Amino acid sequence: MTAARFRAKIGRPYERGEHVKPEARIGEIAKFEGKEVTLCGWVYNIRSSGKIHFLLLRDGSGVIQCVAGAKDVSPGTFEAMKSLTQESSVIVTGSVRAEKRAPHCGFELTLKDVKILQIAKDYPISPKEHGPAFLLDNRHLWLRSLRQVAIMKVRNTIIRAIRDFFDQNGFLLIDSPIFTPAACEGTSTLFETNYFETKAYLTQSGQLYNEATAMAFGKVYCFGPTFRAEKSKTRRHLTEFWMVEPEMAFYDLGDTMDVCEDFLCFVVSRVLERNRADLDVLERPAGPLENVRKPFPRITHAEAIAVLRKAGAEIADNADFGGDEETILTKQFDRPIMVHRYPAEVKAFYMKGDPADRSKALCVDVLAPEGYGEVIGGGQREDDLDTLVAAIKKHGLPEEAFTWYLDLRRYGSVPHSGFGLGVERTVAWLCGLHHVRETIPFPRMMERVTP
RNA sequence: UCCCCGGUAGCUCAAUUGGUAGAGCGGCGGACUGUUAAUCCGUAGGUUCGAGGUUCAAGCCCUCGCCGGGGAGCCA
Repeated sequence: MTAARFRAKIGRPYERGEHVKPEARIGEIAKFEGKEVTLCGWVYNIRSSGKIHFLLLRDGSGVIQCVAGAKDVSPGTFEAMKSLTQESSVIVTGSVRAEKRAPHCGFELTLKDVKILQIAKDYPISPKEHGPAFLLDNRHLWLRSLRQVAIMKVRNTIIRAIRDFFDQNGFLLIDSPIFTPAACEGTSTLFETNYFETKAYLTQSGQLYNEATAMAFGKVYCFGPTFRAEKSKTRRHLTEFWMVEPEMAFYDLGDTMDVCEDFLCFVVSRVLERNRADLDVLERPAGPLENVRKPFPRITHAEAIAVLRKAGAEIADNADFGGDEETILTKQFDRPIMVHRYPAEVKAFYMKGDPADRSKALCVDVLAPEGYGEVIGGGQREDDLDTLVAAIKKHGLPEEAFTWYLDLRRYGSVPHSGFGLGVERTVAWLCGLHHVRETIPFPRMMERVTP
């Protein structure tokens, strides 16, 4: 449309530089019942019966139906509204009233005026169905949809709850570096970067650094992005994801399991408290989340193997669990389960051996229910210098890269433990999502780094 | 890295055993005073992922490649 034609169609054109601050947000529209308000937002959908327009407006906090009869607004504005399209940006003024017939929020706005900021031409995401590839290509726009907004709100609550939990329990936030000189664990593949004349790698865990800061401050946690270059293509994997990792000096495995339990209960209850409406949008039943209460079942790896065999799975005594095994296992319980004391051979070099059985590691995985799998991995760290040196050699790792880490065992070594929680897997679980790619604003996967 | 599935209009998909490429939605034009993914009428829109091959004839069959999805391993 030409500018001249656009102006001709509009009753009251929006003048550049004319600033209108929103008086209200849709999410709190109930406070304005009976009053006239100005709302700023985007057209979610528009329907018309010729002499009456129904405009669904969204502003990120909610959606409200706005109604304009032919006599409610000026003839020019009424005519201009016919040009509105999905995602056009508008500033509307009208009076708020409760309306049972209105979808979404139970209130409706009788319009008095509409200012059009910009007409969106051919918005690619229609209200109909789309495939995942198309939606991911349009992630920058997909984020506007009600579902995606609801997920991001739950994510926000989870992140806030994580920080509040540790803050309220005497932990110090002390972040670990993103650039690291070498493998933390030696198992995962790392992203390599040019670091001036040498190489550096993107971190796959802040844990080793946490062990240093725990010796300085007692109880610490780091919270930031983590990178794994593994060529994983599953619903549980991203190459860039967020992880929170607490580390506690003088805590043993049992103490750490207590923290896991309290921590998860805190996060889940916070979401239930603040995001009921978002869970409804996502059609996520709250029932299974309300079951997330202490105590969580604690079973050893050996007991888990027995449970799996009883359920018909074929699995070796010293095997780690795959996705299928995790699903079988978690479906036996109505809340997260803590599986501890895995065979030492399948775990990282820094895991402390169980004094009662050296072939077992003092570690714990927390498996979310409903088949969501491992959301937490953690355990007690080896605190004896000689044992740790031997473990590094046994895993074929370069000892010289760990001199600083070994210093922690030379100068006042103490029992200590910690764990890591994957934010995206937690969001997927609490939101009841099929895939973690919807849980982060711009997902990074093996075959995708755009937008 | 391995296994499976797929790529047709802007999107979601259809197209009989190889025989004239279609629908819904979205777009555009029009009608309609309570719509609920509104409805109704009209209309435009295609290098069927790419290259090669078989055939009178290929969206369909064959080969190679590219891209995507799901899963395995590994992991949070």
